[in-house]
Amino acid sequence: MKIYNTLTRQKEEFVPIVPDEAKIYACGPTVYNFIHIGNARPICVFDVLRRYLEYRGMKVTFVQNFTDIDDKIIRRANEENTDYLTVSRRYIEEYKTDAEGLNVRPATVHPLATENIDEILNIISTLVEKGYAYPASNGDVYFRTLKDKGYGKLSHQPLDDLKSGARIAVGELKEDPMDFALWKGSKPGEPSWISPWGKGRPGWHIECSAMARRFLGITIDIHCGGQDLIFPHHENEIAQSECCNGVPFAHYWMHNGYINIDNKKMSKSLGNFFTVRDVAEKYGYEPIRYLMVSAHYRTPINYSVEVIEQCRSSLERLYNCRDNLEFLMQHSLAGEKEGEKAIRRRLEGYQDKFIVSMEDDLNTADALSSLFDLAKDINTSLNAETAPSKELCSFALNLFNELADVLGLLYAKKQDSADEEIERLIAERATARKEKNWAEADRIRDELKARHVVLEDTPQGVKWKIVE
RNA sequence: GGCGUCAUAGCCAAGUGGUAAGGCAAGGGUCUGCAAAACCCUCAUCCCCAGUCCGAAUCUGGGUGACGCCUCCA
Repeated sequence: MKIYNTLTRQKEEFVPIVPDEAKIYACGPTVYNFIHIGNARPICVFDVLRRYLEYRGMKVTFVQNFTDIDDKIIRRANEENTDYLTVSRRYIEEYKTDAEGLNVRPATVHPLATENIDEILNIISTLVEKGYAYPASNGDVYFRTLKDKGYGKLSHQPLDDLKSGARIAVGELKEDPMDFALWKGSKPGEPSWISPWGKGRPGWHIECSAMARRFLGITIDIHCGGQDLIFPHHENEIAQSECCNGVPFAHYWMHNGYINIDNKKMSKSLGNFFTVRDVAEKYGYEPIRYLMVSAHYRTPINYSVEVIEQCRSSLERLYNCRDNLEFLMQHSLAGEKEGEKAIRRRLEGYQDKFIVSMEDDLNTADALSSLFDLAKDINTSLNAETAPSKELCSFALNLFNELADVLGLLYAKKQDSADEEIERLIAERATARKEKNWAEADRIRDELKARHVVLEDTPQGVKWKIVE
């Protein structure tokens, strides 16, 4: 598989450290609020990465942290007159609700910054010993950026330009403006932990270095996150980890593009963001997931109501295909027929094409088109007229589900049975139809529709489904 | 200022040298008692200009426009 590596700015063949195993670290959310749809993108996209690698037979260890101590969490807690723990634990739960709604599988490990203070302190200590970090008199410990010769290699920024943007904030005691905090000395009223440099709390960047090392080792295969994390967060992670461990931190760096609103970056500071929860309540979760895989992960996506509605309509086509196929299979006969082998081979061709797309830096948009091509072929060659065997139906259904599952789509629970009232109405309508009492039949159909039950008359009988 | 991204039909979106995938929407048709679903048909020459090439949406140069990072942010 080829992966675009931010480090080298080109697509590279993915070669894992251990054959058939992938160690992946993804920067998770800071849990001080509901996640917005911008947050949903890396979550969905890198879930697809994981699913695809596993689909190809790799053993994937996927670590995604929760930043559960940070300025914004503390501020939020103060606003609500509560503590950071209450805030962070609440939004971790809300995150899980949204992640499940988006069909994102839980990571192998979801470590918390506050539960890895020891590892954080270990790394800081090593950095101080090696001269890459220094404690200041205010209790802060800073990373000595100028000592790291590789600094800037991920963001590809000339050091001089980084310097010009760097600032020393009020209260900081840095040797150089580019230095950044590994440890923040305790301030009154803030949560703190004991360290060799006095009470304090970890800086933002160090936690990822610590959790990556603890759960994945000193060198990992893939590190991923949003493009806006390239600098300073990921640049700083590299500096910390590599200066501490003396080996490359991550072989591949993957960064997803933004979700824009009206062609503007959606951000907390601009306040133009939609939470996943808000969108899901109106349109459901799955159109959001569809939106994320409908474009290549590195291109920007412009969110709008029109687009999310289109996503929903597109999903309907896929669901219809599967529903029709399942219905057909229930009414099919066992015994593979002449010529069905050729159909199998043709259907497998879509799978091949799907894989080729995914191999090319996770081209989900192109892969998705193969799924639609497969749907079209199934609709055309497996239907009431062609009366395929149960075996062929089953084969096609499995293939279809398999590919959809790599993208994490088509996960809505199916309504398995209608209640008695609905069954009765359907039977009554059948009688009316037999008597050619169309007015009555249509009346019942309308009544059911009002109850969100949509009927289809097929050669094998009445098919129904529940709609929103 | 430094670094970088993008510009393909009404909308979304693939395609990185060989003559424009896929989806949504729209129009016409088949099927249906009528529907629904499905199927068939119709629907772009790829922001502009110049260049390289037998051949360019794809490469080069120059424009125009939109956006991002350099500061908390997926």
